[in-house]
Amino acid sequence: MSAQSKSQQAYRFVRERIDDGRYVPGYRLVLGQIARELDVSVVPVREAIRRLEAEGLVTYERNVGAQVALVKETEYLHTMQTLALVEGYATGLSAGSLTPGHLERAREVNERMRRTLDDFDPHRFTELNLEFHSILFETCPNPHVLDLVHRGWNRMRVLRDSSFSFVPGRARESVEEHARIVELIEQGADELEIELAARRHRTATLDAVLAYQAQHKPPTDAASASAPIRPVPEPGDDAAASASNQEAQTA
Amino acid sequence: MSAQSKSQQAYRFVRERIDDGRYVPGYRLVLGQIARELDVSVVPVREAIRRLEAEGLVTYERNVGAQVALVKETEYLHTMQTLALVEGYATGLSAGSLTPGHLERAREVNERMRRTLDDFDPHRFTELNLEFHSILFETCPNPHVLDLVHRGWNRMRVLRDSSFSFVPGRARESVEEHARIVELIEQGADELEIELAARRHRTATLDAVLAYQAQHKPPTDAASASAPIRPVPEPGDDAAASASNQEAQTA
DNA sequence: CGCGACCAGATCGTATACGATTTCAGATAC
DNA sequence: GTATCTGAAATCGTATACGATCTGGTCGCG
Repeated sequence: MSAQSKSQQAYRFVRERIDDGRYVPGYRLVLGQIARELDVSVVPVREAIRRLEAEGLVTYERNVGAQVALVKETEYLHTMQTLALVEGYATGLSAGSLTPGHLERAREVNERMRRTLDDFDPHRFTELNLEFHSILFETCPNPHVLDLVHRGWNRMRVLRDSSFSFVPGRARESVEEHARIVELIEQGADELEIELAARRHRTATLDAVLAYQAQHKPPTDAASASAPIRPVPEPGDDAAASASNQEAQTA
Repeated sequence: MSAQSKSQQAYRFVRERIDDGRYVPGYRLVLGQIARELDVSVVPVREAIRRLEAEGLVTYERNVGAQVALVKETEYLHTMQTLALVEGYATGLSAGSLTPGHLERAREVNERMRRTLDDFDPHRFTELNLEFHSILFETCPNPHVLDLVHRGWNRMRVLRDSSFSFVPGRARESVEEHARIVELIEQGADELEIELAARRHRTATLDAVLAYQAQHKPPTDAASASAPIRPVPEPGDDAAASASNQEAQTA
């Protein structure tokens, strides 16, 4: 019957809601409640939540429960920075194996992006942006790196529907930089050069966002945006995957 | 009573065994059996296994079970390459915030490594190597990147007790490169320069291993040498976390 | 002798049940 | 009015139970 297990069902169910924003950061995920909605027992739901935890989409506290991961202001920065790193590298690694056909498609997508500039739709633009970059990094031969890129994108999706909605001029610049990157690849530029170009492209978006934010809410003090819920940076002792790696690190 | 939950107990139990090699790649992980050994029920064990799966340490097949992840030859290459990327970056990011004290400690550890060269102990050397690099990247302000570095190291630990046991001359070179990196940092070199130096350092180890292997089993055929680097991007079908990200990628 | 049906044991997937822990409202003392 | 205590409700953690699925081997048939 069910081609997929109930834990997978639960995973998708929750994941979907996090992705499209129905479950906002901080939203409390109650096992029993989700289980009832799906008409399954709590056991598979637990498993799904744990998986989401390992992916960093939700945080978990023993005997307390799970909630959609909150993002501190710095979280956005760090995710974006990491994405710049891995996506840049993936693009560099892919460059060699891209066919003229790939580049053609990339150009075509970028053109579509350019055309949306006048009648700007942030969501649409972000979609095309992903499509563009996907063409350039999907042939990356290192599956680990590729996986990290995907995770980065997914994480970004949760953080902001679109960075571009926040920074007016950035979209146009972005399109120009895209063109430049495609050109570099076409010329058979050095892998490292391509990598760094792709990295800077993303870093530039990040900088633009930060600059824009700084400019548009400087009157309040620095602590302003910090308070959603959790003030104390609790030592992630036992819970998530991230912490688990520390353990073995004692030397 | 128990300061930690049983799933965590189970997680550590299995993790430990994978790390130290008692569970070799391919080893079959049977829920019931592990549960009996720990004197708990299967439920927490399941959770632990799923977590290990999300970390890529075990593979799982529905209705069949889990086994310690097998490593194809290319797996080593990809992991090492990824580690080179993130560790290099982390080192670059940390450089700015390292105190003279840090550098002093790094030098001291490197000296210890140098002294072990005569009476070479691969395991010990690898330990010191981790300690050395840890000093240089632990102050990395981006927790995501730092986490990736830790994961990379942990993964390496599973793949090879030590790369150095395979390549005679490499250890000595490694020590020299360490000295060079510390020097760069001390001189306040550019972040990017430091990053790339650290990256090359690791890439060099990788190359050395590959060259050594190629040289020591070349009689087979030409394919052996080229095999490591293969573009064929196998479609990561369904199983693990990696796949989970693809789904949302449709576009 | 080879091949496919069939059966039994092993193992997984999930439901249900219940004790343990946390949270929070309301009462009480100061 | 504020702080602290208390108990019930909510929720989590795990054990147990049982049906579903897979695996491996045996038997019968061609």
